[in-house]
Amino acid sequence: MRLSKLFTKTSKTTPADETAKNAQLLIQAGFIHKEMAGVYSYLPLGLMVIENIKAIVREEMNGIGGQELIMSGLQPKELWETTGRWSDETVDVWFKSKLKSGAEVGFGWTHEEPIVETMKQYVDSYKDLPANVYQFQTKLRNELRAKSGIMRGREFVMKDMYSCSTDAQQHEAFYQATIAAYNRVFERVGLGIDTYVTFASGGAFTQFSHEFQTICDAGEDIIYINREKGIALNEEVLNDKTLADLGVGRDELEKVKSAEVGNIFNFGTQKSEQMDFAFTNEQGERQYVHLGSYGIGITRLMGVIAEKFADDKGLVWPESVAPARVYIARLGDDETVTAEADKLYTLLTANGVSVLYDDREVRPGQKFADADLFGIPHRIIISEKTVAAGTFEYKSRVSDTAEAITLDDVGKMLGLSTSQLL
RNA sequence: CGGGGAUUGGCGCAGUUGGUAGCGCGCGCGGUUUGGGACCGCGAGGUCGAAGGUUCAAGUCCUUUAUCCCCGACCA
Repeated sequence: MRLSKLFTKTSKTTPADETAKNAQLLIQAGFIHKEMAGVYSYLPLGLMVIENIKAIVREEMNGIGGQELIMSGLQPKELWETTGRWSDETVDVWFKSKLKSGAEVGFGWTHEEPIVETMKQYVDSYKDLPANVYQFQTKLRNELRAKSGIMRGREFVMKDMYSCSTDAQQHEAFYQATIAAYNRVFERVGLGIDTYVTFASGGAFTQFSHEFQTICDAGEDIIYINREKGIALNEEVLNDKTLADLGVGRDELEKVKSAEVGNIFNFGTQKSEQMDFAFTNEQGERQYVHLGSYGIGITRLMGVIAEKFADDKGLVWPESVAPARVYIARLGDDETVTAEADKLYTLLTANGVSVLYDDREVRPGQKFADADLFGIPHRIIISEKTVAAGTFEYKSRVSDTAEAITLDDVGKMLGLSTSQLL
């Protein structure tokens, strides 16, 4: 993308009505736009990050047999009454409205009931199971208080997956596969080392549920971790019995602030029974489906990544989710320089490398400052000096020093073959 | 929902004891510049979140209200 064509602009100042680092930087860099408290729009650069995260999650979900769909945003009242969750006393985050006819509808804050209703129509036999579906959906929750920028909003993008299994064993296999897939997701977005599968209270069916917690000062959770053993537990299950079960002593645990980036649980057959979601087994008997629910907060994940890696100059994106892998800045408007910069931009783009090309008629200092603020991993400068030397000037976002490199070096760095550079 | 703070051009801010608004950035035009957010000149842009009140006079005082931020509570 050519920056001269991008409608968003960066700002020299951070917005006064945000204190969360993620929101300050994302707004300053033009990645997001605040509509109201807890509600943000995603502008081109921000959307690219979202889409990159989604692509990784999608790959991993497909890899364990997830099938993607998109559920509706509007949900009928009657559906939620079958499980007793329409009431505002039971669920206090509902946004509700009415159709012209007077029928009441809710805006989806989760899709558990609707997905069961949908799956009921297609699952009749044990031969139809397991069936695992997921979606990327904007959830609407009327939170009493939004906070922490995009980390806790009233409107946010979530990947939610639901598993339908014949029995506890089939369910458990998928549950474990999901834990592994989630670990790969967090590894790939750069948070692997600081993200822990965390034991949390499990409800009626299992001793524990599992949260995926990323160590983050801006998070709103407190967890207890043991880095060596890779064990983490939520405050709510921190008791002698749990500690004994997990084989870890209380004095071996470190208390840290964290952000919940994922959460998975086992519903057993409770919801299936409430909603009469059943199949016929091999013996011709009717049985209730075992359900599981698995979420990853996509926009929260983006916020956590922004928070964790940012430095005093701005955002710092891991290459896997950055809006572009390479930032090319041309200095000055010399014809040869422009031609060389255009050439590199075209070459990289043609080979599938995402590039933010700063072809604006602004001074060098502004280009450097914006490159840092945007947080693009690789910065390549093309100027009269570099053209004369037949090299490019390269600097990593996380490095303080620049170096002269050749086109071959650029190719190697980006994983391009020699033939691709011709 | 309880407590605290805030609201003044697009953004960030200043406005002393009430006397009818100012700075920086940004923006437009002209010129000089061009390797870490350049400089000079000219110019456009607000009636001070909203409503009501006190006063000869309100951005400054009073009341109500809306919105935003923070702490807490809440978060299947």
